[in-house]
Amino acid sequence: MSTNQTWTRAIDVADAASNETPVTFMQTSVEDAEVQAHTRSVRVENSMVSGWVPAFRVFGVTRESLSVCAHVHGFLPYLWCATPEHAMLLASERQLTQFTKVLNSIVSEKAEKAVVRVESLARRSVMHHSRDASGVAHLKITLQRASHIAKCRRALLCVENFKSLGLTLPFDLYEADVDCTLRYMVDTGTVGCAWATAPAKAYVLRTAETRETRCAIELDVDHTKLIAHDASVPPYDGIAPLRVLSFDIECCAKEEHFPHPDVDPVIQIASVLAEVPERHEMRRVYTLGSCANIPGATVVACDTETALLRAWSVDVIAADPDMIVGYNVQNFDIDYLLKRAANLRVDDFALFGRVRRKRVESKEATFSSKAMGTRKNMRATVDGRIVLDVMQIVQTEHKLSSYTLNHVSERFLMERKEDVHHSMIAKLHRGDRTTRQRLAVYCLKDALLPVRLLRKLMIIFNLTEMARVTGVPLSYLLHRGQSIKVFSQLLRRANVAGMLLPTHERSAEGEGGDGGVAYEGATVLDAKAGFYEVPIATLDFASLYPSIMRAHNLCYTTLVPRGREHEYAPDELTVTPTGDRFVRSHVHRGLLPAILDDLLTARKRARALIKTTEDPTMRGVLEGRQLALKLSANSVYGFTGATVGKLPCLPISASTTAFGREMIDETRRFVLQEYTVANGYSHDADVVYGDTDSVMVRFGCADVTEAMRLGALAADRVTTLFPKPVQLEFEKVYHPYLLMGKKRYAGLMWTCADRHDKLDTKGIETVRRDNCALVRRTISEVLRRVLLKRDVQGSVRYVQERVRDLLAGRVDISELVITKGLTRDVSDYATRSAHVELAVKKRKRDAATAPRVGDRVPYVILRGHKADKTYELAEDPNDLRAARERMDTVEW
DNA sequence: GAGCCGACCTAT
DNA sequence: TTAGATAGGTCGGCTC
Repeated sequence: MSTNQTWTRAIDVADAASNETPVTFMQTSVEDAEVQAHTRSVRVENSMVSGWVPAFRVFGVTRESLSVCAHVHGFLPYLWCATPEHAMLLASERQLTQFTKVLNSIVSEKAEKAVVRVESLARRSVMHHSRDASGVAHLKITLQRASHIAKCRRALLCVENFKSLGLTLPFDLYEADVDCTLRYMVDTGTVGCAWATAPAKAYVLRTAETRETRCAIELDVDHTKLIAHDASVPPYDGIAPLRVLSFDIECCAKEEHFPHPDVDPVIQIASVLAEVPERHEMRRVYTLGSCANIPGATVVACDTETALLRAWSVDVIAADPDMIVGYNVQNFDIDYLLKRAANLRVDDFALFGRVRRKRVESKEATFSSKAMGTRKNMRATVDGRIVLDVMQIVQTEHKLSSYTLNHVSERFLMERKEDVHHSMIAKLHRGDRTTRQRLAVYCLKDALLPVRLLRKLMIIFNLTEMARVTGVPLSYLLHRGQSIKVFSQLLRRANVAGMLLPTHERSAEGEGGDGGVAYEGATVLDAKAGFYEVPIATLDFASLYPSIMRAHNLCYTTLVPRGREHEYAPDELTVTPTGDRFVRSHVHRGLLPAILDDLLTARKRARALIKTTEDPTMRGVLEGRQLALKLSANSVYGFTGATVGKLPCLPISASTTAFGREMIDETRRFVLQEYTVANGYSHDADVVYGDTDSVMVRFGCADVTEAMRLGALAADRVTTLFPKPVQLEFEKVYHPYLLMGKKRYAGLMWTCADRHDKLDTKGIETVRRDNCALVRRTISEVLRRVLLKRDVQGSVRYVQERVRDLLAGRVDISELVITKGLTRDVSDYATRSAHVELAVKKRKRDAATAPRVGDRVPYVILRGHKADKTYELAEDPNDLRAARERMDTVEW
């Protein structure tokens, strides 16, 4: 049904000259910007002196796949503050005016008037329970520009500034750390990737003379007029037809060197223009020098590199993609093209964004979190288009031992790249039109694979639904962490209820500084290690932490500060195992439990809907949604425990884990006490292991069916011991079960008694990325022989054989490659280790190809002398050729 | 060689 | 300016 099966995107709009019809589009990005004001169309509050006004550019796509840019006007940034002394401050209008004047003088520069207004409004903080639901006076300070927020924030924190008003205590700040884009979205009730409508007559279309972007439809609209649609129900729960341009470049480097943009030319670029969710694709390849035809692709042969770069850029503009994708495009391709174009003075090259006069830029950005480690990346800003690097998505979503396109394609698509070795590129380029064709086919394949991955991994559905569920713009999902998503949901919920989020001031030397443990986590039951030949039933609490928070109403808004408990009757409070107190639901239902209720009921609804949905696109959307809902629910607990986050609240997180510890203990106790010979069962049950939310029970019976029956009954009985919505579920049986120790086991998994599902392995070498393939495969085969074939002797023989192979040099190098993550800058390591030493060596050889922070470093250990340290013997298997004979086959 | 600790990665 | 949590196994380097 696509209307755009041509390379050039449609820009002709029937009603282009008027605003008689509403414009409805799915928003893909929201950017704060300065736009040219057209006084006839825009009512600008406190109208600025110049013709440029702050606004939001909302980019999107219509159902007909037309691109849209809405310049949304009139929304002003703000923050809140309050002070213990504010009663005095607010006593009179006069004092408020004076306060405004003082603040303005600090925040404003030159002739501008930064503080637009200060209002005193009744609000309450989300922190701690309060009987007074209506709140007390807080000051809402509205500012002219987003850049004023930080200045204003600093000004308010300095008491000196307000001495003349008689103030002696600093202000408490609220929502001073909310990004202006998120602020706009929250206040206008719009979520990421939502549909929006500019109603007829409520907007002004830009004309050829006033256009700032290359979108098919460009309009100005006031923020109060643009309608935000609910993305969770029809007809605005679908996905617009997006244009995705995937590309890959080839460079011609001096032999055996990594290409450098100062000297090495770009010789080919391949573009694949795909329509998503449709399956239609168009292919173009740009070559330096002639190139033989390629079936199914358009070949654009260029005489010079300048012409090549220009042709590609012009075609991107014509295609007008909503997304630019590729594999490692952020760190390599885009940056390389920009540098190359700058060196060659192809001035118009960088103008392939949607905003006409703005150039595409690439800057370094670092991201670090405990979960992901540190990562340094280049990041390109292409105004109005989303840059989506499939490599980065795969890195955050999947734990793999290698993230090369080859490896990832094989893993997910069962498809390999066209194999052209690096050293061949220059030769093929310098050959003739046929060899260049061979190279072009290779290049095209590398542009096509990211599109295939995008589809296979349902990346667009998943991102779209995550943006909708959590309310953040799509770009946040690509460049920011987990906590912004919870923060967005909390902010929305709080504001609707007339509550404010305190701005968390992080202390310079905070408690629990990095590395330290701030609070106690889950219980891991001692493992009764052994090989179990009778079925082991696994009972799991469903969504344990979300359930606990809902069951006990744990929230910022329900927490009773120490010393204030006497204000409550005993039946109004829950005292948690950590001694913290929270009011019960009947006093006030917390925001976090309410968010969790909604997420989990919405997930049930989405899952039910999948079953009745035929349309594959809508199924994809729903799958993405149920996944987003589940992930969101699970990250709420982590948000409250994130001591370096936006709003940590350890009483909540510590109470949650403490309840969890009690529950796993109580479950264990119940099973041991109830399932006994004395109570009429055939055996005394035993709990052989358990971790956080699960217990592994040996009921003693030899039969899988019987273990399942007992497991299901036991789960139901245990469930009755706990408040709703806590639920213990019987999930599976392991038979047989090999328990090595805590967090290390393997077993044949049965979810129905007819046949086993699979061999499930946890924590053992086979599932760890820091072992070489030989170790993983050998142990994997041992587990298969022991658990599946029940052949212990055979597995011993197998291991002996593999050892003999190794000693005899019959094991391929590829099986001996170890990979480890480079988790920090090489200078920050306290001890020496193989992968770090190798990273240092490689940097000395060629900085461009050396591993960077966040990369995985593959290495093998070479044969050495007794005195050699192992870590000094690491070598990159790719650099090995000459050193192959020296490899120490024993060292693995 | 014992024992401690840093580093990595995984379980939940 | 930015960052979900803690528990815990294994390995190798380092110190004595």
